[in-house]
Amino acid sequence: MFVRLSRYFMPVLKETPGEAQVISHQLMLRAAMIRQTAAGIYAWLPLGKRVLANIERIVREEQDRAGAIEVLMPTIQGADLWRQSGRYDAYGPEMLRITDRHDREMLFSPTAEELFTAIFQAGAKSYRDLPRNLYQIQWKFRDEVRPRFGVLRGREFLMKDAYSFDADFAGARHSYNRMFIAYMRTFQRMGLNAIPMQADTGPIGGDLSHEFIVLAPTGESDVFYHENWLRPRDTDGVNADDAAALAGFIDGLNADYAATDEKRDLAAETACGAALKQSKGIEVGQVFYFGDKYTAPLGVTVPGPDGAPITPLMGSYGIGVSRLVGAIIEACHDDAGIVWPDAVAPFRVALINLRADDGTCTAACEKLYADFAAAGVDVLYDDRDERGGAKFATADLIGLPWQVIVGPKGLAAGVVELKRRATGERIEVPIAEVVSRI
RNA sequence: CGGGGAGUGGCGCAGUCUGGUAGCGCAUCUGCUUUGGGAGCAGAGGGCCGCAGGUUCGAAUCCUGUCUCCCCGACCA
Repeated sequence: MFVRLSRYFMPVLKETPGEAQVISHQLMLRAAMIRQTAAGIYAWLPLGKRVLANIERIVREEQDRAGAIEVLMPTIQGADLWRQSGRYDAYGPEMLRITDRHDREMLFSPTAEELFTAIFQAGAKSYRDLPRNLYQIQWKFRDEVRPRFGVLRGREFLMKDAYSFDADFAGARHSYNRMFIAYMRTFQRMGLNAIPMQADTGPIGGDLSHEFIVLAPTGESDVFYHENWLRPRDTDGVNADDAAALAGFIDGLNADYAATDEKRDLAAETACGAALKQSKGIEVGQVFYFGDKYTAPLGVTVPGPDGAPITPLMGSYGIGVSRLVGAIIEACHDDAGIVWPDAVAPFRVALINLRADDGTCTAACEKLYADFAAAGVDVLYDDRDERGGAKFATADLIGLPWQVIVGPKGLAAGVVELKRRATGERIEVPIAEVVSRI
């Protein structure tokens, strides 16, 4: 996408609003990514929307690659299904309940096990329809008592939720492992080192679960892990279709201790010795196995090969898509602003015209702008009539990976300046080479 | 939900104790000068002080109620 800042909608803030405490929240407000409309509820402005879309895209590609199938469920659901599973009462005031004009009880979905299970039941005719994994990327609502930290803990949030259905435990375990490796790849592509940790299963229930945790001082969870986790893991060579190989790989990963405080294992920590690390972390994903917790009460069965009914065994797999925006900023920023990883940046290049009133500068910028567009490089062209300092500050704040700086001094020598946001490194490059350098 | 804090131009704040008709910085608009890291000068616009009652000659300020937001804790993707 190619945008001129003078025609865009990007109301950045010079000062930090008092409502924001953590750095990602402050930067998202200042960089014009979001605006709060109520406690824990945010409007997404153009820049934030683009980052959200990039994260969504990566999540979707890795889900598809893992064999999951995308659907879209409604946000508003009837109460009946939730009564059958017993969760209508169990979920408590966190569930936002709504009554329609006919006094029917409705709710804004906080998660979707019931609906996915019911939809699967209606469509699955036999054991040949197993295994399947269905997912969606959809807004959820949980009426948190105390929303905080911006999108890290909002009430309305965008989540990828997947649900696997298998005929037996071995199959369910493989489905779980496929999501596990997909999550490793997903977070790596976003520039994050998310550590899978033994986790509590929480109100969803079940007996096998990992949380994927990004280390950050502002995280809400206390986490404990072997220092081996500090280096990223290579997942490229893993064949996710080979159940035994995949299980072996994941067992190898999990041989290094990592647990949230609810699941601490003091014996394992002692074994780590000096390699044991403790810090705070942000949960960006969680995978669960929970067997027939929903299929049994909802009466879901399919005929097996011998005609006898099989009750599918399920797992569910969440990724906090909107939370990831905040988590990435927590992990990727400096004093001047956000430092986007390439894969999620809202634009790849900030094209900075230092003298919008100078015909030579503007002509050179227009040429570069067109060249970037032709090359398919997302560029945000700062064509405003502002001084250089203001443009540099804005570009650093919004954190695009590259800045192309066009000024009269450089143009006189036939060069522009190329700055890498992450390192601050700046080099002079002949105008004709700029596009190919990026 | 327990405890604490705060609502005053778009943003950040002062004024509230000791009532007298609203101010500062930034931002915005106009003009001139400037132009490689958030420019300078001059001028201008913009606020029924969260809302509703009450006390008073007079309320941002005092009283009552109410809504909202933030922080700590408990709780959560």
